[in-house]
Amino acid sequence: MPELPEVETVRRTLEAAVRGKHIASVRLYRADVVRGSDTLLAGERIDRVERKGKQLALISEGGRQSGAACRCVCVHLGMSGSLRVVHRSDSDATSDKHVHVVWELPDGMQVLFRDPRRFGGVWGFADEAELLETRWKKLGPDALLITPKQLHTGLSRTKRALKAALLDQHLVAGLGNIYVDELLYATKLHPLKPASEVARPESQRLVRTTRRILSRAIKAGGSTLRDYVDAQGQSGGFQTQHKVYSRGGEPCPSCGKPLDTMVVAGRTTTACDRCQLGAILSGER
DNA sequence: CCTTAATCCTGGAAGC
DNA sequence: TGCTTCCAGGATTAAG
Repeated sequence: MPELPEVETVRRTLEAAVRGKHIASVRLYRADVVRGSDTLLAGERIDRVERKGKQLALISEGGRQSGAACRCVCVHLGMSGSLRVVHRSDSDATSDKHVHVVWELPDGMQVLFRDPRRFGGVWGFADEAELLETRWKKLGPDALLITPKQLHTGLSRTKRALKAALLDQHLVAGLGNIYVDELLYATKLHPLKPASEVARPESQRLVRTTRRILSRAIKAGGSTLRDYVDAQGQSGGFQTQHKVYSRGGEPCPSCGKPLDTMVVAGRTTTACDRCQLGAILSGER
């Protein structure tokens, strides 16, 4: 479900609600969604909530403490995950079989990790440094921070389809099926164009357009297709601004030709083969 | 290297 | 109404 704009929206709404609060206890309803330390910040104060790509981290700077402490929890929402801040009086955490982890905050507030499909997960680390040196080290630069040079270098090293490369979190972190289709349409680049044939000015355009689209999506609170909500339970509004995602067969907003649907990198892909086809040809010689 | 398919799961929507 | 089939925002793995 959640790509960078949705995860950033969760980060902001979550941080606003939990920053500076102590975690009294942690309840684990499904231990198999947790990897690494299962202490999960118990007894710690949440100082910051960080994001890289589609992943979040709840971080306690911590004071002096024993070496076994867990001061950093990484959360990946996968397809159907959510992090919500609720009051225990109106939460059904114990009866909802999809709530897997509950962090108890002061005054009856709780943070719930809910994930019906369980493609997401929770990872406990000693501290932020350990997360950065291990799990997050494998991620490419964040999609909002990557430079044209970094992107161009990454793309130039692979012959895969451009869309497949942009979906690869090792190359650039944060893009998923929705925003890649929107990005490629906005830049008039075809999803099947070989990544290594993307020219420097096109990389520049990709970076500029990525920042523009993701920023607008964040401003709208992300895209809600079915069940995405932020930490306060609010839906996003950017889905009404999608130009191509999930619009196969509808007329291209630019030229009117019906949008084409295909499968690229195993994902349903929508593009305008008139507006975006030229980009394949221009790069091929 | 590269791509594709299968896999992890649940639930909503569409088809009959 | 009910049953079946397909599909989904992600990411890894095995197979070809």
